[in-house]
Amino acid sequence: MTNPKVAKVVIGLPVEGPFDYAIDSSIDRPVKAGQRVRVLFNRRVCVGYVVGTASSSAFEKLNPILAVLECEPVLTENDLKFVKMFSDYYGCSFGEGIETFLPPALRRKKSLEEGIPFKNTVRSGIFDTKKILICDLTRHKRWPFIIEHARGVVDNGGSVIVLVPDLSYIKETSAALKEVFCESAVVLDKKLTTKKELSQWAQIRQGVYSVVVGTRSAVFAPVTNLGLIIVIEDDDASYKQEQTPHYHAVSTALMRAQVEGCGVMVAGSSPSAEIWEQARKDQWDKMVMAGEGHVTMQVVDMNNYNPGKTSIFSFPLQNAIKAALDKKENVIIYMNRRGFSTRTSCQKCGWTMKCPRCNVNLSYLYSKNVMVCRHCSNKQTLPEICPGCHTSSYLKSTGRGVEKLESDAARLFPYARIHRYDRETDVFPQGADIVITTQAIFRQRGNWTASLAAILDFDDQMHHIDFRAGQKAFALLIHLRQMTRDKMIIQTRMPDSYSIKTAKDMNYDSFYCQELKFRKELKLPPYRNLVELGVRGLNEKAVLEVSQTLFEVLENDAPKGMEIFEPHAHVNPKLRDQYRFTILLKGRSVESILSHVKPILKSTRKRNIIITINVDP
DNA sequence: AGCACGCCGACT
DNA sequence: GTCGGCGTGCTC
Repeated sequence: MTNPKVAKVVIGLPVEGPFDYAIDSSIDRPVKAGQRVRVLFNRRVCVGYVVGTASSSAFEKLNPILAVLECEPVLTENDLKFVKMFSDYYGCSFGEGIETFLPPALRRKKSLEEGIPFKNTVRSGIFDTKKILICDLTRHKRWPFIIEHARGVVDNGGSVIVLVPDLSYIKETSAALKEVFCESAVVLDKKLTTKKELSQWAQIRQGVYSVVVGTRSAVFAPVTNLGLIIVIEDDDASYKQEQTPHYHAVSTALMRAQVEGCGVMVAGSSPSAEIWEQARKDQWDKMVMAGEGHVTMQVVDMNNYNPGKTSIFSFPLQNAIKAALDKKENVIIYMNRRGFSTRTSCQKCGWTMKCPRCNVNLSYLYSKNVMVCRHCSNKQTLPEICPGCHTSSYLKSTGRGVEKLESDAARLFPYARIHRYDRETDVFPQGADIVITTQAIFRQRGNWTASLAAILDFDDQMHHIDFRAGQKAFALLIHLRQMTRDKMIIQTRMPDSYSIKTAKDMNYDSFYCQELKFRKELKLPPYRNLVELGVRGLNEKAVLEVSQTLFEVLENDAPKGMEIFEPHAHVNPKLRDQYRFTILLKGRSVESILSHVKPILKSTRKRNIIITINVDP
């Protein structure tokens, strides 16, 4: 076989390639797919990635490859196949996909001559491609099954990737795995120095570790002989990347498993409806382990309460708290709003304190005496005199956050030790009688539990304009239940919600049956696919105009069966000074939506306006 | 993305 | 006259 003369190269930019480059005789290393090369692209020197070779090119005047950055490819053939599939699905270029796969240090021009040996020890193992869904309320019963399967793969010479939602799961996960796999298990740490990160990456590539644990991006761990991917709590929102490419680590894991021909195990206490349906359709092995079930759930119908007149603590809740305190038991009060108030405005002219960059109401943090933006964390001091009318000095705070709740509770239960635990709190108040908390409580994933747990703002979870609201509410109840020993109280104006009823009976089948029925009726995922186009820029009018014309062009010859929704303000319409609009497309497959969208986007480019693709938002 | 080219209006 | 805004097209 003669050496190829032409290399097909892609670049980490939003341009499709590949581009042909000449392999001159000055290149002393063999050029192979998966290698990083230095090339001149559009008059600039940058890093390119070889995705193939050829003996000739249709282009006459080729630029030469300037250098080959390392002997052994940084991507294997399977990696390339997987990244190609990933890029096509998420609507980014092949090159951008490769840069998502590689650690940041390898995306830059750094030549690795000083030498990290990327020896690709290819031992092709044949692994079970079985897919398993474990639905485990307790989070403990799953571990013997996880260990058993991982053990089987490792004993067979394979390696395992374990995905966890965030740092709070790393401890229990790595503890359980290191006990069995000892030094051959490694935790990916994003806070490593560039050098350490690179050497860890190379070690994984060389097969030093057989079990790799990490968050979202660990789905790209360059392991050899991948035999199994384990996903913990697949419904957690942090599996979705909020920057482009907007990938979802669980869908990405399934693609990788398909390319590698390996198994997948999803273990969670509230699996996403999407995974539940996929497990049914593709006949995964399914294991449902509902909890021991000593926890009772009491629903308090708040339709009978006037929150203005009575306390936000309903009478049944007050009684339950009193009873718990009398028995020297502890209590969690959950409300997912930090700060003291959610709106501060002038009583005279109605002027309201808003974040100048994000245009949302600022929350007042009593503990720090500042106004804070919940999106960009921009802090401001509370003005002495209303900047609206320059006369009134009384800015009134309304809307209840956990800090306000803390003072309410102190009034009702003066003898209790009451502590607040939110994003600002460093140390968990282990010995408190009453812990008043936001979703920050879920960072506290130890064995700590409370006798009584109450949710005060359940309806706020349900009222989000989010088709996953029911799923999220169900998950919230399940997760809070895991921290409860005896009783839960849910204050709500929708006591008949199926999320509550099914969580109360611990009836997984019933929840997913109703959730999926709702999704099917409204033609929502997993029965349809969504793609969200984001249009953003500093000039609000220009952003709106581009959104409108883009919508019209998309609408113009939309394929049959595709729905396109009018541009609307993003959930967070102004972020970091940029105005944001979105256009939602619904279709029978992501591929069909993207093939309609991509050519149109190519021709609607506008200065100072950025259009992004978010598949499965 | 980033850059060159080319086309218009409004300044010395 | 020319400086500079911005739409258009291209990158092997």
